[in-house]
Amino acid sequence: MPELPEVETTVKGLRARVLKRAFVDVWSDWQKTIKKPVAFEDFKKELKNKKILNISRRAKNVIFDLSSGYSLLVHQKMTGHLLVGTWKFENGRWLPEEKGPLEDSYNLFIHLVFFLDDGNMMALSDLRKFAKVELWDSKELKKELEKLGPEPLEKTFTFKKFKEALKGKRGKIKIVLMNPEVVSGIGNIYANEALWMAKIHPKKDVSKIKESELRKLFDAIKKVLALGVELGGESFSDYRKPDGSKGSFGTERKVYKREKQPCFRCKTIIKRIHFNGRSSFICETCQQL
DNA sequence: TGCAGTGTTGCTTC
DNA sequence: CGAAGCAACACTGC
Repeated sequence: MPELPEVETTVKGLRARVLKRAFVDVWSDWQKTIKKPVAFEDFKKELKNKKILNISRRAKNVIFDLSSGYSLLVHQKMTGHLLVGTWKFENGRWLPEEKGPLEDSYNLFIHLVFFLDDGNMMALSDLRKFAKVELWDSKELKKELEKLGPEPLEKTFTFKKFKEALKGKRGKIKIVLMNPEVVSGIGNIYANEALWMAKIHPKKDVSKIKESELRKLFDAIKKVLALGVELGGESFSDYRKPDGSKGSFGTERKVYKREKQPCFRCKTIIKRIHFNGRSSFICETCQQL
């Protein structure tokens, strides 16, 4: 799914619905999603009757701390999203029991279902099946997550911290920004948006960016991610909130997926370029190399 | 029909 | 050895 704002939106929605609940059972028709422990029966056994004590986000990971001292980690990757509701299994797939946003076609790729002790279900819908689920010893997971870059929306993420994160990094700024070991949570949408906002070309070499531009980029990252969280993320594709509804960041998107449309600042036609295996969207007037 | 795709890792190549 | 490029994962929608 998704990037920091989408994962944060998911976590908020889950807190309201599944915090303090316990797992009753687990179902899956694509057990490859569960990487740890590999054996599905072991995974099931470890979860059964365990209560969800806390739900948090670190980078693009959703983390459920359980009463057993273990933590369930869900990384939704490209198309995964967690939903809460009730479904019935019919003709080989899960159909929502109620009318409403859960009926959205993107919500029907359910390959993993957690049954909860209040009768609700938490489901992982994942069209491309790239998502991963892992069960960790909570302390070990904490240690593992320290390898990731700083959280850009934390108060402790200062301009100084940002510069430290970039220190010694070489190459194109967009690739560096999207590296999870440099800064957490920035993916293709928000990297494009932040670079446009700061008027920096995505291919600009990190070493060639001036202090003043870096400052603008820092501000832009904070601003665009905070706005994304406020608006519940971006749902132009398959990302949905846990209730199945769409986020509304789309109304604020300035460059991503706006190829051939005019720049909101200067009317230059937005161009799509390709590198690092991804699309970048730029205004060649505002963002120069 | 063919290709792009909100992510990450790991292999290959230079 | 480091950096850059690319495939892999898997499948739908445009």
